[in-house]
Amino acid sequence: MARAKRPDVTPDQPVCSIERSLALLGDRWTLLVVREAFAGATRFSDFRDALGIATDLLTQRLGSLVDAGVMERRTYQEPGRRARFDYHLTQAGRDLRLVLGALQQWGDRHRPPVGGPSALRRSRTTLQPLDVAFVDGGGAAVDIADVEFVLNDGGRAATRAQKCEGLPG
Amino acid sequence: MARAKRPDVTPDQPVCSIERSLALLGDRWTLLVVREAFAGATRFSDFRDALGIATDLLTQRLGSLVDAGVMERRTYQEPGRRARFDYHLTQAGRDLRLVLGALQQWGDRHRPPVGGPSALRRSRTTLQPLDVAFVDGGGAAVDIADVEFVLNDGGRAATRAQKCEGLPG
DNA sequence: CACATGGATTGGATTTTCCAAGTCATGTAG
DNA sequence: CTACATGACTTGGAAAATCCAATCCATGTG
Repeated sequence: MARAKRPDVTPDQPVCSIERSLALLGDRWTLLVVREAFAGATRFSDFRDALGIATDLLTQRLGSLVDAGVMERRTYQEPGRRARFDYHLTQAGRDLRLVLGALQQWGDRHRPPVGGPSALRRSRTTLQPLDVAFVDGGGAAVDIADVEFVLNDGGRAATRAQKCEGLPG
Repeated sequence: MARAKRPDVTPDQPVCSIERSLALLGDRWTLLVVREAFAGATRFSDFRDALGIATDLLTQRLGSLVDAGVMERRTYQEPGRRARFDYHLTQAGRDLRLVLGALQQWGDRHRPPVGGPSALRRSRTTLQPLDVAFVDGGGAAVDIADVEFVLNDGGRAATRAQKCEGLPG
């Protein structure tokens, strides 16, 4: 009865989507790099200066984000300068807004800063403040306590996949 | 012009809610421990066996989750057994469903598994499949491209807080 | 009293992160 | 043409986190 392997060493992809996401995003820096990209950072030095991340790690993190299709590396050239690279979010990267939004909302509610939420999410067009929530097919929010996670494959999945299931809380 | 401090060593709390959340959740194991809790794990051995995590780390992660108010440690006693502890999600922990849901949805869409999504989110009462989305005050979903992050304090915040802002993508 | 059990704790090897210094190709200045 | 500046990395070694196996510890039962 061998124990389950740890997520980052599993030879084949983990079955659980949460694990696959965390294999890329679940460390101290990667989501902060993405956040900086949302805030407008594109160049190596933008990320380095904003985050204070070690440059070897930044090279590695940007590389893994590019490999994963979350960012893309483009060549740019300012007049009188040699060609350089900068980094831009792809659609996959832009979709991480939801993950960052969920983390931000959770932090605001459950790890409150000294002076109330320092930032909020809002609609560009209506300027209404926005929350992150579960929504049904019609785009209407549902109560979080009414949400459950279930398997999608009629029970075919290996025991490992069961780990995505259930919500007794 | 000193560099910004790195998040986990910053003496006072980071201004950004995303950073505060990641300071607790942004490692390889913590969110997987929370996922197991959603899947019904309560005892030390449940988490250890499901995740294959080293026991010293599990002790530490459960402890930091309890300290942060995400889980609570309860005493239980089976008949003819001595008293033991188990771990249950608090409301703060249950609210992490949104973060896990966002990660799962992103993984399903952008790091697709071999055979389609292995799990989905649905309503307990209507059984409709659910998405994670941004919603306005009336509980209606808004297009993710229409979302921007803004400061909430009239520009009073330190430069560091600017890092939560902006959404050029 | 010997032993089993769940829940940790400990010691040491391995891996990751941190930090400062160095490299490398291309620019401009003299 | 040589000297130097610049941005974007590499590299080397120290510090910290992680992994793993073995051990501990209190309280059950036989």
